[in-house]
Amino acid sequence: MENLSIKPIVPATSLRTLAYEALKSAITNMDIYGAAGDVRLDERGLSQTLGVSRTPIREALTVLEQEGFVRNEPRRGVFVVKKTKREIVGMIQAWAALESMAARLACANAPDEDLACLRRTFPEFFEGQPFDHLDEYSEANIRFHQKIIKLGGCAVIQDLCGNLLVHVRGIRNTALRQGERALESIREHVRIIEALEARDADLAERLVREHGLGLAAHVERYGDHLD
Amino acid sequence: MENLSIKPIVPATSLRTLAYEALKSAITNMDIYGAAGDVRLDERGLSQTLGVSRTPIREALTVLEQEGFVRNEPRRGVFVVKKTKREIVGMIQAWAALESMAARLACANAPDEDLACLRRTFPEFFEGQPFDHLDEYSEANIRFHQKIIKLGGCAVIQDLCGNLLVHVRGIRNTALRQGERALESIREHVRIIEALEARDADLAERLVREHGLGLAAHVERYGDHLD
DNA sequence: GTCTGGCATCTGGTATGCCAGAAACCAGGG
DNA sequence: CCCTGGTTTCTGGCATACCAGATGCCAGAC
Repeated sequence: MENLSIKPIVPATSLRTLAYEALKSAITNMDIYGAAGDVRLDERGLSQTLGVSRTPIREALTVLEQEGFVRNEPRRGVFVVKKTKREIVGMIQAWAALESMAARLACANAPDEDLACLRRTFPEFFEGQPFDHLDEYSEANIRFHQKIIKLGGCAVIQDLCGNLLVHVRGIRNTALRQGERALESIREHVRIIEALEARDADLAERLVREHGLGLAAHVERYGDHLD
Repeated sequence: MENLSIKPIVPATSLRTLAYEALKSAITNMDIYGAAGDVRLDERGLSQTLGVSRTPIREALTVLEQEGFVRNEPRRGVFVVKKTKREIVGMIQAWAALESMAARLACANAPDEDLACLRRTFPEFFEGQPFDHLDEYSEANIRFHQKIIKLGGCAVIQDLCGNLLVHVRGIRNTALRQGERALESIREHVRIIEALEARDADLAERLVREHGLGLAAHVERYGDHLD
């Protein structure tokens, strides 16, 4: 009986979840700022396209509205939210706050081996010249920040940052391509890793915060295309 | 025509919103930890009690699930979430992160008059002996923190903290009643106000963070009744 | 040509019905 | 008495029908 290796069967993801994922990926992948007017999502149209009834669509849209991806005008329709520069900056600031706290908590609580493996996990940061494959680096960049947040060990912070990340992901990538930010960014990452390894909570927190706020300031200066 | 003073009419709050508010207040006001087993919310029962159909109830429950107040087990029912000590501590840590960032931003951006009015808005903090009316003080306490968050001027941080606050409100009140926390708390508030007035961003941030993390540590030590 | 008011139509909000999965219950065998 | 299998009942997931508000169009007045 023991070696039958029965695993719990999948609860067959609900249509609502499927609709949510489909819509979310559609929204995050589209170029919101390319379209001139507002982008409206038609419930009946979506229901027909996805082949399900309006009910799960509506529930998915409710969640997306909660998360700030769409806005619902009663009797008018639901529209994809175009985030303003100010909102993006605010998200990055909130993110900086949470990630710097995660860095502090990591210094206090993360096990030694987890801190030690940072350096091994991101060898790119110590090799210089990532410009030949900026896309890869951009991915490593995001993984790095998620790793720090995870090391903090606080599930609430991880959740909140997860939501913020989806909103800001695109921005972060484009910001990297402007000026010398990529090089600066890497240097800052290295210093953050060193601070974590030394378990210097104050320093790690400060570096992470300044790194995040630097991005916020950058968007504040050069992000006028968002409005 | 100009002096008719026509104001936009109210869009007659949707049933979904009404159901949401009813359920949320019911959940936050109930004593979750008194009940032994899980508390289940029956869709049909709620629908009959509130006098609306199941649809708005379901949509309200979806939002509440997003916000972490209820948990939905497919085909089983939706249950009121009992937060563990660990989760509460995590929320307070996240809150501390966000509020300390708000304090920093307030030092940088808030207008002088807003910072100056802090001292006037919370005279209780400068008078000592608030123990005769601990409930009032507890309210002032919460208003104080919300004020700081508002002074930060970051809408994202305000939103996130708003959600966290509802979850933690009860805890904060009971924590005040344990030991000498109220007196300490007031002293810390005064120092925070002074730092803000001096626009000392580093100090204000640190004080707010330590104030919040102090509460987290307190719950960590004495919050075993939550599990 | 422009403006206005009514009408056709579309869209989201709500109510309801049906179905499958889950729990509770019950009867029969050991 | 316990265990087991089936059956009943209940619950939530989904589909659909209907209603009211919003929009757009068009005819008629000027």
